[in-house]
Amino acid sequence: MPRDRSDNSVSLYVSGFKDNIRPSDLAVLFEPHGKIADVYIPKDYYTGNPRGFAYIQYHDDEDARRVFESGEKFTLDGRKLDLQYAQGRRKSPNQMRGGGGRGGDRERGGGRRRSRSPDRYRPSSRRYSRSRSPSGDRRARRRDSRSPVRRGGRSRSRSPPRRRSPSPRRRSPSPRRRPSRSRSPIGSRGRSGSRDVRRRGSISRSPPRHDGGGRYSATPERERNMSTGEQGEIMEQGEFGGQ
DNA sequence: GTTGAGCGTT
Repeated sequence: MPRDRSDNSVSLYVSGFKDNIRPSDLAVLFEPHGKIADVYIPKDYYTGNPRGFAYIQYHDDEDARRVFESGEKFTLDGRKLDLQYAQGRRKSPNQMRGGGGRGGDRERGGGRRRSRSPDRYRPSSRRYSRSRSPSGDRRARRRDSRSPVRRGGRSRSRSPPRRRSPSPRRRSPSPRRRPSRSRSPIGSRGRSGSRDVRRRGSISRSPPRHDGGGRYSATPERERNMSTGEQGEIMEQGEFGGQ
């Protein structure tokens, strides 16, 4: 949401690192220089392969400028990182779909924007507050109160290729009552969707793993675990059943 | 607090 044209959001474009690098590594490198607001490593939406560059977003633009003007060369994994200013602003998925980016030629056609990112990294509040309904009138809410976009059911065409785990874990013998997520759009479409929806020629590539993209959130308490050599996963896949 | 599919290498 471009609130202002004077977007001073000075992001640092970093490239030159290996593909197996992590945003946390970059964050560690740039953190001492200033407060890191966010570190993002774009990956292919469909293939999920890292594209080889990253964006360092400082909390203050001055920090970014200082780092850049300082001319310091950062080295990660024995490779020089090419520091640079971010040229354009963030590219929204819509932009790419419309052919705004280089990935625009991927697919074309009307796409619907998702309200929420399914793979968005949740810092800590992983559980959703269910007490939203004042006095248990959650059942009183009819589905007709839903957004009218539900018509057609073709909107999932633009949905990211999310794939379930290759090995479906068997159902637990003692199914603990899990917090039913009201009605998730996923479950709804899986049941109500046509069966021949799976067109095998279209999606052949490996779906992205939705590990949160390549985003690093400043959580100093968690990164201390990565010092033991074992690659500390800052983000834990805290899906309910993993599914 | 914003999105995450933001410039890729001779």
